[in-house]
Amino acid sequence: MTKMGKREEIARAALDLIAEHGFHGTSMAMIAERAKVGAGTIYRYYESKDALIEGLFKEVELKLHETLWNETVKDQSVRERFLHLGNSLLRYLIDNPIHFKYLEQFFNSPYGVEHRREKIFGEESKDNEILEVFIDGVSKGEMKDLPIVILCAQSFGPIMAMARDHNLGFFTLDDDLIPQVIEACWDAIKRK
Amino acid sequence: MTKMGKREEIARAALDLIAEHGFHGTSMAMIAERAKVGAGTIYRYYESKDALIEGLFKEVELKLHETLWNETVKDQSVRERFLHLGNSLLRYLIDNPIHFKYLEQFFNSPYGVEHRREKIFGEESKDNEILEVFIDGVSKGEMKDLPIVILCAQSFGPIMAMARDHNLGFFTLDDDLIPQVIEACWDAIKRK
Amino acid sequence: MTKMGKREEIARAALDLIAEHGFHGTSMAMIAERAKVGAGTIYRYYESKDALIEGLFKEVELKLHETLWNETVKDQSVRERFLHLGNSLLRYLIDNPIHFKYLEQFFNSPYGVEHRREKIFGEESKDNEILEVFIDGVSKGEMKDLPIVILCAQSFGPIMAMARDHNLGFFTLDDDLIPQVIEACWDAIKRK
Amino acid sequence: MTKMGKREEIARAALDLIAEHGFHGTSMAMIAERAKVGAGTIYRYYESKDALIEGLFKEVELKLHETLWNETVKDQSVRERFLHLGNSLLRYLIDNPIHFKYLEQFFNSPYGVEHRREKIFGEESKDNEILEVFIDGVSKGEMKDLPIVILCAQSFGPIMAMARDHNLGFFTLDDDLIPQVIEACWDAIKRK
DNA sequence: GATGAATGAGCGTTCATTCAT
DNA sequence: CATGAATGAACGCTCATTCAT
Repeated sequence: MTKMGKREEIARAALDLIAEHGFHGTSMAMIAERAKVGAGTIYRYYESKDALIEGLFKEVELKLHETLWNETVKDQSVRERFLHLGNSLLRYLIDNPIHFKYLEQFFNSPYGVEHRREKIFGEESKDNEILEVFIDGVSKGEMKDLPIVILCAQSFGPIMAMARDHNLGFFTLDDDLIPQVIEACWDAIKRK
Repeated sequence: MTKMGKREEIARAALDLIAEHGFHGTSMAMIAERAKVGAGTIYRYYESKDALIEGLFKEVELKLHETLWNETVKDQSVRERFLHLGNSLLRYLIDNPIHFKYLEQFFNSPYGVEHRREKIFGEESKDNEILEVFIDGVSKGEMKDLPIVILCAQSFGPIMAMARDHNLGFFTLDDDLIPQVIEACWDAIKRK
Repeated sequence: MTKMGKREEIARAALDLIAEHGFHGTSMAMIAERAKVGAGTIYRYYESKDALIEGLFKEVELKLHETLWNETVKDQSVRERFLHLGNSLLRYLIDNPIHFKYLEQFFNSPYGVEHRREKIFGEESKDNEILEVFIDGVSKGEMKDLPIVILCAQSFGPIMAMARDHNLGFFTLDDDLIPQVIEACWDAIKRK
Repeated sequence: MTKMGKREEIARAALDLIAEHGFHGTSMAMIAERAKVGAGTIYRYYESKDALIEGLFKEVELKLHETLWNETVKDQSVRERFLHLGNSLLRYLIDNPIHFKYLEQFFNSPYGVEHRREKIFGEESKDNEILEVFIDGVSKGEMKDLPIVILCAQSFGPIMAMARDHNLGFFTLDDDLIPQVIEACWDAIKRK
């Protein structure tokens, strides 16, 4: 068993439980018990349940970020870079169903909406490597001439939808299908 | 002010509040207050909060169903039928943001997951007019040779995503953009 | 089916339901439904749930009274009269389990306590035929020289206890046993 | 004022209130207020209202058990042992009126009925010292040849009835009367 | 720092009673 | 007379948060 600090124990326990039971189905007491800490201890590391939820998101987001970043091949064509990105993302989501469930919960809540609003309208753009692909794609005329945000929805919408349905067992995405569905995402946004 | 029965008052109040605050953020007391009825009155019309949630879904689903059905043009090509469907759906979702928010909440909850599971694995297929387009599309070789459920995710995933972002004000889908984005959905699933 | 007035329908429905579910387990709505009347109708005949409970007791008490009175043989010895009384009472309680259950509920509630208090300390003694046996028994020296109320407890206590246990199926009182157990009650109070 | 833990405060408050108002007349809020604890605190010690009711019974039963056991004289005659038992029980019930009221409520409820059913039909017989007297009494021919359960009803029925009436103030059982009424109980079940 | 007992506002739900029809 | 829809106070219970140890 890996040695962990209390903060990590709490984060892992919360992530697992929230993925399984949702935000509202997971009480602080459940988290404390699973993390084998006292109920009050959680509040040393997270100011409130809300802060915990937001903190967990940041951790998951960071991990996802690293995955996508590492696997993105910077010098290839827009198409190649998009396909890499899509494949990596979809694989990550079905290989890490707990993170996926968490992200789903998060984006489908007031927390997530606010987060995205800031991402879109705020100055900082940490997702450079993702946005860059779309900016490049549009400016080089390889993607449809639509607002970036729409192109994101067109390509990440189905990826999230498919990851969800795969995780629910509605179908199975295997090594054959994954490239095909990502190719379809590309078809949706590429200039004809 | 339109004259309404108590049931309609309750349904509207619940729909509005749930759209705004989610299932867990909406208490029966809030609904009663908004609908200007006693707390107990809700239980004359809906057996429980769960029954209310499912009942509201049925009402919204029915309304959506009628909208799509009415506008579907049965004798046209697969492509035309798909575009009609997509356009109607997207327009409905952005014209009825409360219904859309409700559907989003519903599908992102155990209720919705179970509902979809039954739709997919169950015998009955009430959504004929929708499924038929995909079945036709695949069998006539006009859509990609992928499982129907994947094709649905590929086309409805982005529609939901875009409706959400439009309603959140992240961008604005107007009469120019709507046909373009639906065309993009078609590009994702059409056989090349 | 016997033709009944609404009052009788309500009384019978309430009696059955209370015997089965207790005072607190029986709602006015249940009674109304069983009696096939509107909920408000009950209040034409009984001022409140409390009044209904007390009214039902009076009806049951009256019926029991008639049974005991009819079968009591006035001119026999104290012992004969007591045995008649005990046998009749025990038989009534096991032949009319619903009435028995109702009486049990009633006496084990604030209503019943107040009722008994009035019976004991009040002027009126409607139960003459019962009390008389004890008064006679004591004055003629055929019963132990104990307060009447104690003699009642000594003889009715076990009768109620046995009727209860018989109705619960803990044992079965048949034509053989009944005279024996009533004889035992007599043994408890008779002068040796 | 005696220093008490919260659990004891809650138990005492609940016992007092239930004795006075019955199970249904006593709300968790009333118990919390009387015990001077928060409403939620009760649930640290008792899982639910039902568990509280059963837990209190176990505590009362245990105390009663110890009292009866301690005073039972093992090597004496059946008659002596029965009289000891009856006297001890009756004295306990009138010395601890709250416990008595609680027991009465308990046995006159589904909890109590189920409890007795298990006692009677179940294998385990924890009440050895009581049952043994009756088993001995019957096998040695000193008690009437009736089912044990009936003999129990014959002797405990009047004891409960008299304790109740004493506690209600209908008469007063003093040191003179108690042995007499217990002797009367013995008369009811002894072989002539 | 770490604990977990204690809190109490708030939850979903019930039901005796009222009153417009 | 009879109805049953409407009420709202009260119920048992939960849980995010606090704080004495």
